[in-house]
Parts: sequence; structure tokens; C-alpha cells
Amino acid sequence: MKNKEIATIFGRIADALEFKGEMFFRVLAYRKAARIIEELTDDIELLDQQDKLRAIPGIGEGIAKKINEYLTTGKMKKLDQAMSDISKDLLDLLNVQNLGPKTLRLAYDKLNVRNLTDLKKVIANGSLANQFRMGEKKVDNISKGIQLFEQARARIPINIALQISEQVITYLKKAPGLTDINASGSLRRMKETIGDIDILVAGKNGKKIVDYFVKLPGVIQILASGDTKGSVMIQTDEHTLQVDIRIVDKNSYGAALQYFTGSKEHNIRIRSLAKEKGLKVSEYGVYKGRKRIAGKTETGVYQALGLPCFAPELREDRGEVQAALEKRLPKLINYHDIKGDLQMHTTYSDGVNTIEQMAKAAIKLGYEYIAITDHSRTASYAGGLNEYKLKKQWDEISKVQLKLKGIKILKANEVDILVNGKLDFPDKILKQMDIVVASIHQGFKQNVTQRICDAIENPYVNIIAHPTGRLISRRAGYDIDLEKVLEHAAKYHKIMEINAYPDRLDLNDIWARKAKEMGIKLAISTDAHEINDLYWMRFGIGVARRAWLEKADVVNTLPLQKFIRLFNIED
DNA sequence: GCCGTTTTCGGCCCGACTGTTTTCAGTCG
Repeated sequence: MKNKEIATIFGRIADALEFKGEMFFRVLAYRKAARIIEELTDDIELLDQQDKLRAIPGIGEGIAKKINEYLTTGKMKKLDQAMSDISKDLLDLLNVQNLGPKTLRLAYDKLNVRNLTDLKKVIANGSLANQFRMGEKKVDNISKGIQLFEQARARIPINIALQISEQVITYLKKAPGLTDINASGSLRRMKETIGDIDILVAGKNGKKIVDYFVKLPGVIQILASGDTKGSVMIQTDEHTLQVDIRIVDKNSYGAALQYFTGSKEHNIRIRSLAKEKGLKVSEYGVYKGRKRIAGKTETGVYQALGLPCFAPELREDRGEVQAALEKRLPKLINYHDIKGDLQMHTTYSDGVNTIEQMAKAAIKLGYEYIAITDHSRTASYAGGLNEYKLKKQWDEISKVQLKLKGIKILKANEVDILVNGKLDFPDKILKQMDIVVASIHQGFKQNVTQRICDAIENPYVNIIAHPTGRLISRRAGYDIDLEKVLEHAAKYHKIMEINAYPDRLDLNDIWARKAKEMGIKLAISTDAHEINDLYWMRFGIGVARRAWLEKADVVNTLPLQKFIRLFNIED
């Protein structure tokens, strides 16, 4: 698939045109196209061949032609043109905070700045500060931006961000005059990674709240500290990240929460719709002329526009507004819908806790069943089980089962899909398992699509685990044709996993939604290696909700008896 | 560059903050 490649090109064109002072909305059109293509699950080459590109909202004649040109010739004139006299190094500088296209252009024209080194030079020798409408403070802010740019902070995994935001919120709740507080931004939308943490606060005397905020433990730098806004860098064991706080009046808290939750694209959609209705939406409220008709609550804001209060996870401008208008928004799955966890490891392979400990922890979570899925023998690095150890484990499961009431412990395994396409246990063993979870742990570049398809065809395999094998912070997924795999899964009625391990989240939101649309059922599993990991379920739920999944789309929402019937498990 | 139950032309979300100015440009979210 060349989707990603083409998305990158349009992003690059947008940057270049912006730098050159091209009409703002043209730049926007390229950016929008880049995002749409990036999120596309269909192969863009196929869409081009079938002449279906223009059916995608946001892709018109011009962009479609350029895509076709690139796919047939390997080149895009518009890109070459846009980049003819500038370089990627230069455009990268647009990512420096407080340095926008206008200022960069100024530095380029007047001071010959071509890259970061040049930029630093003209800052150091004062020549940038001497330019028209520039000054010391502006240049100072750009310098701060360069500092952050050079640290090139990676986005933070959702679990870390959530943990930190909860600590910050606990701390802030003691701030003087504070009445309401919420995490907003991508964290509230449960995106898989978070750039910075945005906290929204309602309260009187913003200055005092901000003063209290910047004294937060772990702060290594104060980036801004005013009456309505504060911004700090904090350092934890492994991560450095930015935390922003905004203070608004109680009466516009709902409008502000709606606004700061985003996404930006969702907000643009909402505001356009408001405009069509003769209304105006801002972070202060919904206005009809000068009259404010909503703003105190988020629900009120949406209601004023004739819309339901969207779950934050839906607010990505992926068709949610249209769906709401047509009254076909999904009733999203909730955390409490989950009745069991279908992937976890114990001391038998690379887990930390015993079967009994895992089972007891699951009972505490209110689950009715769990599947013990230690690794199979070929996963020797993880202490994978051979047939002898597997049988031994089943004996222990039976013993624990007798001892514990209120939970069904399923005899299962995370069976390796071997390089030759076979499974790591013979069918006669697989047949005896309550649940068979199959996945790839080796030969990431060897025929992955075909191997997974073969596994899907095995009559004893129930679930394909972490189908793309990506690790968010470390590696891209296998070289896999996911669409083909999903088609196969749909054909053979196999379940695809949403792995809730925060570094995996695999399938991701986009592909999980596609799977649902193809009629595939999903399982949300934690892949826990210790009892605390069982709490990762909330991140899997986050992905599922972002994927528009409902309770009925996820097999481990079934109560025990129905679950057992579905999988033909002996009670 | 995209788009159309008012439009094939003329719109395209909205406001705060900052720093530079003396009326506003640039950047951000």
C-alpha cells in the first residue's frame, strides 16, 4: 500500500505551500487530503484503478489527478515544483514552536536561513531580532521552541499519560477556588499516544490556580504562567512531557471542554454545521446573534446544535456528525460490559503471577471467565510450553477451578504461527483446548499474510492475536496485507483481537472499525503478564470505542453461558 | 484545492495571546 507514502507527500506539499504564502485554504485542502489518506484502510492504488478516489469527501479533481500521476509515473509535478527551491531541512523548522511560516519566510528571505544551524546563528548574532516586527521576546520564544524541537520528545503512550494526568488532577483538586476539572485533548479521546496533557479547570482567580499548578512536583521548566493559562514541562522516570492547564469561568466550562477536547477536525465540522444553522460556536458558548444560548455543559452545547453529546472517542471527524444527524451513532461498548479476559500469561511461561493469582484478580474485576494463554513451545525465549508442561498446566487449572468459585478458567494457549505456516501444536492437542489464540512471534518478514490466513483456516483456531505485530514505541508491524487477512477472517468466522497492551493496541482503532464493518467479531484482551496488567483493559476499550464498536461486536462481553455455547466449551 | 436542499463562484471555524505596535500580524490550539 502506498497510502502512507502519498499522505506524506501531500503533507510536504502543504508545508511548502504554507511557507511560500500560498492561499491558506489551499494549504488546508492538502493537509486534509493527507490526513484522509493516512486514515484510509482501502488501498489507494485500488481506489485509483476503480476510479473511486473522488468519491472520498475531501478529495476532488485536483488531488485525485495528482494521486494518479504519482501512482503511474512515480512522480508528482506539484511536489517537485513546491520543493524546487527549498529543502526538507527548511520545512522541518515549521515544527519549531513559536516559529511559523511567516517568520521562517522572513528569515529565509532576509537572512538566508536554510536550516537549523542557520537559524541558531541569526538568533545568536541578534540579526533576527532586528527584523521588522521582530524583537527580543519573540526571538526568545523561538529559542525555547528550538530547545523543545531538539529534544524531539516522542509522543507518550496513553497509559503513562493517563497515570500522570490522574496525579496532576489529584494535585490540582486542592487548588484554591477550583470548582471543576477534566483532562481534555487527545487523552480524553483515548488516542493511543499523547503529545501533551491538557487539563481544563473551572474556577475563580485563575492566577492563584496557575501559581499553584506550576509548583506541581516534578516540574523542570515553566513555559508559561498567566491568569488563564499555565504550561510546564515535567520529568518522570522515563518521560519528559508538557502539561498545560486552562482556567475558564464556570458558565462556559462545557463549551471550553468541548473545544479543548477536540479533535480540531471535529470542532471545525461542528462549527461549520453551527454556521449553517445561523449559530456560532466558540470556547465560550453557542451564540445566536449576540445571545448566548448554551455553554455551561458540554451536552448543552451539542444539544443547541441538535446533536447528541458525542463520546470523546468519537470526535475525530470520521463521519460521526453525519451519523448523528442520521441517528445511526453506535451505542458504544463500556468498560463494565466486559465479562472476561481472553489472553494472559502466568508463571508457566513468561508471566509473573500464578494461575490462582490471576484468577483471583479477575474475580475482583468482576469477570466471569478468563483464558490462560501461555506461550507455546517454539517461543522458547518466553519459556513456551511443550505438550508435557501444557498438560501439567491443565491439571493445575482443574485444581484451581475446584478451589475458586465465580470464575471459569479456560484451558487455552497463545499458539505460535510458525515460519512454515503450521501451528506450534498438532491439531489433536489444539482440539482439547477451550480456546486457541494464534499469533506470530517470529519470521516477521516471511510470508506473514499467508501464514495468518493458513492459521485462520485451521478449524481449532478461534482468535488471531495482535494481528499486525506492531509495537508503538519500537517497531512497525509485520509486512502484512491486513485487508486480505480480515477478508479471510470474515469468511471463516474467526475473531480478531484488540490487544490492550498499551504498546500494542493492535488492531488499532481504524482497522478494528474496518473489521466490524466487514462483519468480524472482536475480542479485547490484555495480554497481561502480571495481575496489574489486567487493568489495561481500559485501553483496549478505548480503542474499541474509537472504532465505533458496540457491546455486541465484542465476544468477551458475553455472559459465561452464552460464551461457552459460542465456543462449544465443556462446562 | 474542495464543495454546493440558497451557490459552478465565493465561501472555507474561531478566538486568545503575545509582542510588536499606535491598529495589527503571527502563532497556537
